[in-house]
Amino acid sequence: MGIIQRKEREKEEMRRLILDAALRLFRERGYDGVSIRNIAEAIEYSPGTIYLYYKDKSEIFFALQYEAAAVKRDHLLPVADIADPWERLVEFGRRYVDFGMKHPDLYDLLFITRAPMEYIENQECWKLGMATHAFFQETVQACVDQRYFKSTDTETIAYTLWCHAHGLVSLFVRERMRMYPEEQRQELAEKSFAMIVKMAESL
Amino acid sequence: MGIIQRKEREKEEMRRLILDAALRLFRERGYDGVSIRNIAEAIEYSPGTIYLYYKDKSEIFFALQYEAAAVKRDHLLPVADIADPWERLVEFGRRYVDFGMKHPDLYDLLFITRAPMEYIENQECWKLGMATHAFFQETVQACVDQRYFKSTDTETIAYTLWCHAHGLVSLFVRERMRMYPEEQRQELAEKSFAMIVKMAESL
DNA sequence: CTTGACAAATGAACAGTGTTCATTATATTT
DNA sequence: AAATATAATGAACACTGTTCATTTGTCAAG
Repeated sequence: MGIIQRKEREKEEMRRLILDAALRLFRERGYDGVSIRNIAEAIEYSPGTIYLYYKDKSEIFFALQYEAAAVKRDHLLPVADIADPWERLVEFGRRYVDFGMKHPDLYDLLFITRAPMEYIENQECWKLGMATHAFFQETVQACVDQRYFKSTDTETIAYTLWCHAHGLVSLFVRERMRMYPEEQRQELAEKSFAMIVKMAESL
Repeated sequence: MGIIQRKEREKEEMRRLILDAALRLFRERGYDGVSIRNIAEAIEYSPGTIYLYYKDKSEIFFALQYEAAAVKRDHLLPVADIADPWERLVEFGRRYVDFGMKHPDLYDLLFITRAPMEYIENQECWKLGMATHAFFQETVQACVDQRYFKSTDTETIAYTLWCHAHGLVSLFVRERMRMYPEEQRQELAEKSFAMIVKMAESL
């Protein structure tokens, strides 16, 4: 009785089709710039069909946000193998920024977009993000434990470093760096990352 | 011939009426959550009337963004009187963050919202923002000149500090601090500001 | 094979959106 | 008071997210 399995597979393929089209369109025109009809047209189905696979537009958003969180986790994963906590922390930061620069649309989805946040705590995506954040805090804690910093306020250190990284990426993603010539932006971001690392060394 | 003056005044009053209503509604429900019909209803006029005073919805947005930039400038203005560049810089940062915390909706308008950015360079608001940014960079330059930092890379220093401040405020404004208990967020932000100041001292 | 049952896809319909414009109402000038 | 100029209207257009009765397609049983 492989029929229900095939049906399940087809259902999954359809969801994939919708998500791929939605992500591509969201990338190009933003969440509000894309209509269900646009997505339907892109996959050559009628608008009503979308609603057989996702209960509304925000659920498509949440599905994409979850995938973004997974991409981010995979991007950060190799860091876990680094034994030295300070090196691990620096590499975590580098990869965090790198993820944001390489996938501005996904970063936006995760950390900037105002989409229905009300019940985000209940989403799978939130748990994934919390796990990553916990890993980050543990790394900072390990640095504190091994006296890499003068300060012992793990939470504030972690938060301060996050603020810088998020500020760096989000100014870039939301195009608030227009006062700097375009070819200079990437370099400035790298210099700033190096600087915050230096600053953290004497923390 | 006071009639045309009165007409001009009435026109100005009408624009004020629209902006006040729009800001209140944007605050409550965000740019996309508010329709022209909502604004019209709020001021008890028909939708078409709005278009006699603003050519489209984005122009209302730009007008509000300009006002936000003016509020921000006024909030930062007292800083200019501080003679010592380091003290001036710290106070600038404190007030920048304070502005963001006190006026999250205006901060959002200025530094986060994705509204039609295409021609923002031509807007009055942009010039205002550029002037403030220039003042900030000059203050950092003054610190560099007086050997407050070991580093002499003014641009990177200014940008790094801005990244932290923007990250701090925007994580707050876009509700990405839910992993911290609400009553702790304000305190954490203050601690982080103090920490970046300490870090900057040994820059 | 045909029939009946179930699932999938449709597209018209509803209430909303930004925006335009011919029409109506008001105010000013002659 | 009549003519003119300005201001406000609200219906109309093409769009939006979403629902649902209807049609189409698939598959097992007779």
